[in-house]
Amino acid sequence: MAQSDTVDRILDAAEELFADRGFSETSLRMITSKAKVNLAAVNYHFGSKNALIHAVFARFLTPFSATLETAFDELEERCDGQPPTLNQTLWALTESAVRMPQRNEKGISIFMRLLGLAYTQSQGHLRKFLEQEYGDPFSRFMRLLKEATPQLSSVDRYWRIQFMLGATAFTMSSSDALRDILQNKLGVETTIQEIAARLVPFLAAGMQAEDKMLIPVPDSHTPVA
Amino acid sequence: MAQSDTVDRILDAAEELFADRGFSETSLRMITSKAKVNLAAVNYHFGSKNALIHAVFARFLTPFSATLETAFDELEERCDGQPPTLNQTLWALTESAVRMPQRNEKGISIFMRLLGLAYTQSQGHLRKFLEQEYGDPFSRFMRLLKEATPQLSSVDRYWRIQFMLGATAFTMSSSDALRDILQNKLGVETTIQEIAARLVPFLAAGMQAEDKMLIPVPDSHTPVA
DNA sequence: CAGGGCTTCAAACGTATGTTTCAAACAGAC
DNA sequence: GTCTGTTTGAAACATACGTTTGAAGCCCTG
Repeated sequence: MAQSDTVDRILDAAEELFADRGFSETSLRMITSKAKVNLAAVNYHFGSKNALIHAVFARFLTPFSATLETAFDELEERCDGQPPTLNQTLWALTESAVRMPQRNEKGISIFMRLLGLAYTQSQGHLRKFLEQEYGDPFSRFMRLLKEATPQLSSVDRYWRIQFMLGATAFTMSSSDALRDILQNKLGVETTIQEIAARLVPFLAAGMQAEDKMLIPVPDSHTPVA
Repeated sequence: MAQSDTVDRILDAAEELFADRGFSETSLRMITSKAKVNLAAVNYHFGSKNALIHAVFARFLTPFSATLETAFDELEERCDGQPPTLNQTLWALTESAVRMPQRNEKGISIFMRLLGLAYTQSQGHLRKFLEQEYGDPFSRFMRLLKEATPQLSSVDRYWRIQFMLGATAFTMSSSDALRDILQNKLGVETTIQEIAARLVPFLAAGMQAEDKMLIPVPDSHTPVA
């Protein structure tokens, strides 16, 4: 069928261009010429450029949030009443992301960058769309974080969650540039899984840092109960 | 004198609008009307929109990098040959930022957001400008970080520095929205100093996390060895 | 007060954008 | 084959943008 072919080609091209250049910096003409479709096809199939942006996110986020919900379900069931630990919660999220079926070799990294852009490049319509459409799994993640860090005050936890989001979104949003630098300068291949494997311990350690630290921290915290 | 008045009003308006909306999303007409100057004034005084963006960064970054250099000088002198610790290095940076003379009540947070945008919103010209103009103090900071974390492999250190940059830039770049939420929901005033006081321990703990933290996630997928 | 270098101003220029139009091409049902 | 609804195509539309222009205004020196 011709339609879904055109629609998918537009989504593929848009996803990649948005990730590379941002939303405002990507024109419909770039998208349609990369997708080898007519300019009018975007407005015909999606209605507007903003609606196309939403569709790009929905194509990934809808199955992802379903995967995430079941991962949280399994986790809570496995914990049998007890709240999951911080590490378990973070890994549930990470694994859900990594296990998503990947459309191409660029895989999930493109989409991580898009999420980072969505948060940073605060396009009003996009944030509203994401909150409205995918607010529930996000709230659930927040609740799990809260239960996993009962020792933190609300204010401390609030800020540390922001720091975690920042490290994640920013790292992911720096596209493949970071990985390229690493490959060229140190000759190291780096997959998204390996980045995640480094990021999660960093986040967990920061999240559980001793408060009001003024002196170099001894390597004493062993968070996993 | 009229000139510096116009130039400063343009810089003030541009700084705030860029921070609020991003670079591409801010038009010269928005800037000039907010600054109450003629549209042509930007091209007259700065030459182009890109040059205006550079000027906005230079106005803050030039005195800041000078302050930072002396802070590092003092720190290294105080340590008398021994490499400064991670906490000392982070605090030297943080204090230099916080102590910068602030133009208005929004203070440094606007500029932090601009730095975050500069990194994320990959405007080629901007990154080139920043690297060329302010690469030296950045390299020095990186060198200090390396000496403060000799236990880390190059690859680990590389990624953890990215995580730190991310948490910092992202948090700062979330403008006053985060602080507003906090004030409304929890009724807490939060200054930039208090955020920094929470951020630095988080970063230091993450930076010094035990490597290859074991994961409580069951079956399959063990993180990199 | 006359001249000349800055600075401001209103207006216009050329270009790129998102969107719309409407005819042509196509698909499947009868 | 013919008809009907859907999809594509080339072209145009209106608008917003960064930039340029050239005249007017300003301020200081002589």
